[in-house]
Amino acid sequence: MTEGEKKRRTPGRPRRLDPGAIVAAARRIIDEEGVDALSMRRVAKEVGSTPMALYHHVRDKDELLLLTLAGASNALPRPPLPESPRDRIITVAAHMHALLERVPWVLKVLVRGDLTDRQALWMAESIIDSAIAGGLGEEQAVHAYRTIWHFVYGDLIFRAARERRAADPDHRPSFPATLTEEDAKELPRLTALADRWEGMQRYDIVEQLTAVVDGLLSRAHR
Amino acid sequence: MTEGEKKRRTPGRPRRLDPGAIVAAARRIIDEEGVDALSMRRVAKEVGSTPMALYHHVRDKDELLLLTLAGASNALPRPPLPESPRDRIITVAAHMHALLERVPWVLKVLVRGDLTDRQALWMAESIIDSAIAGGLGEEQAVHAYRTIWHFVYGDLIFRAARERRAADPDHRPSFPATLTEEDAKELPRLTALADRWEGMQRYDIVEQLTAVVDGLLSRAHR
DNA sequence: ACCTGAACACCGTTCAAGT
DNA sequence: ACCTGAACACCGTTCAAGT
Repeated sequence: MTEGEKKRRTPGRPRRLDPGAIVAAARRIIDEEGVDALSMRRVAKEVGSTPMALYHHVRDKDELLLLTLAGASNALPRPPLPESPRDRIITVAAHMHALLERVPWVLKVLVRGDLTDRQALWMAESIIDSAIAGGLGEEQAVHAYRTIWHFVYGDLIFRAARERRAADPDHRPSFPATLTEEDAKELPRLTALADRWEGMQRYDIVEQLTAVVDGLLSRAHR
Repeated sequence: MTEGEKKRRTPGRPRRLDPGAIVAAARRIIDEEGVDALSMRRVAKEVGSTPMALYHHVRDKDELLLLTLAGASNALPRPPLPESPRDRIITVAAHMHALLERVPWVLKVLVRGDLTDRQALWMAESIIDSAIAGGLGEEQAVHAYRTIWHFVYGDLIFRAARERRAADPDHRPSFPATLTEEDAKELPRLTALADRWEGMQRYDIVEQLTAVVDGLLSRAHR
């Protein structure tokens, strides 16, 4: 327990509530019952305290969520990085995707803070560095990184939504069901694809990432 | 007022509440005060009724939101479509982006229902059709559409988040501020970019879309 | 069929007070 | 400095009853 020499604190009252315990409780609730189950009151009960005591350790609910996320970036071991810049970008992007797929509830939080957890920065570094090695300018490389990140994020959001929908027995019918006959003329492709539509929605993320990365790298000043 | 011959309804009580008025009220609230201000109670007050009366016309709050979205797809005139499949995809994707940028609050709702508003389907049709014309197989074309859509979605989410952050005076400091000296070795690129980082975050959506589309079309079996 | 009132089971957060 | 209790100002939704 030598995690940073406690700096002699005695003035004031001894702390009853451990910030670590608060975060741990929050993480447990989320893991077991989903983000929607997380409330300040619920966390307080879990740690045997009152809702308001928590506000002494975290600014608000958002900050608690952000703290809960920290460390999730280590859930998977870092993948070995290939030589070629192109493959390196694809590998890291796929890793980012795999990492976040395990904790889909962070997506809501992430949007407020970007992926700037200290443990996650190596991914941005690696992608940007590889993009430059692949021939992009600095600004282009940053834009490429953001494009990849936005795509990964969008993919994950819809992935999670699809799973939620699948779990929900009486979900609203969507697209193919709502096509009428008059639509057929205006929407021939969609009409033709209607019965195969559902099965076609899933793609291989690495395949799509590869296409995106190739497109981005094709902008290199050659 | 000949919008679909009222089908002689008399049995039961005459309706006091107009479904159209409910949706209109919801839209007004959202436009003026943001999605977060929308509540069933608030809408009820606006139309001079009780919260529970609303449940007679919409299944739940989600459905009300979805209804509010319908029609937003017509906010912008359809752009003229270029000849080349590639340019057609880019044009339509950019239109999709521009459309949704005006109503960022729909993003939350959209994830539950996909972009399947009747008025929005022509965009999917057009992109998929163009992708096939560009040489992709049917399934590839659908995947390309989804990839574009996920990217556009992710981009919009972060765009909205950045604006919210900019509006909030005391927002938490993120990435460049949190870099320490020891990070410099592990994260040389990010360190070097740190002071130019903020200014580099904005990209031209059409430029990035072009790269993505080119990447996707490069998968055509030639 | 359509609408109401009361109630259930919650929220996040502020504020004044206690130790 | 740290924690508590009560309160504020809300939520979405169910349920039983009214017209």
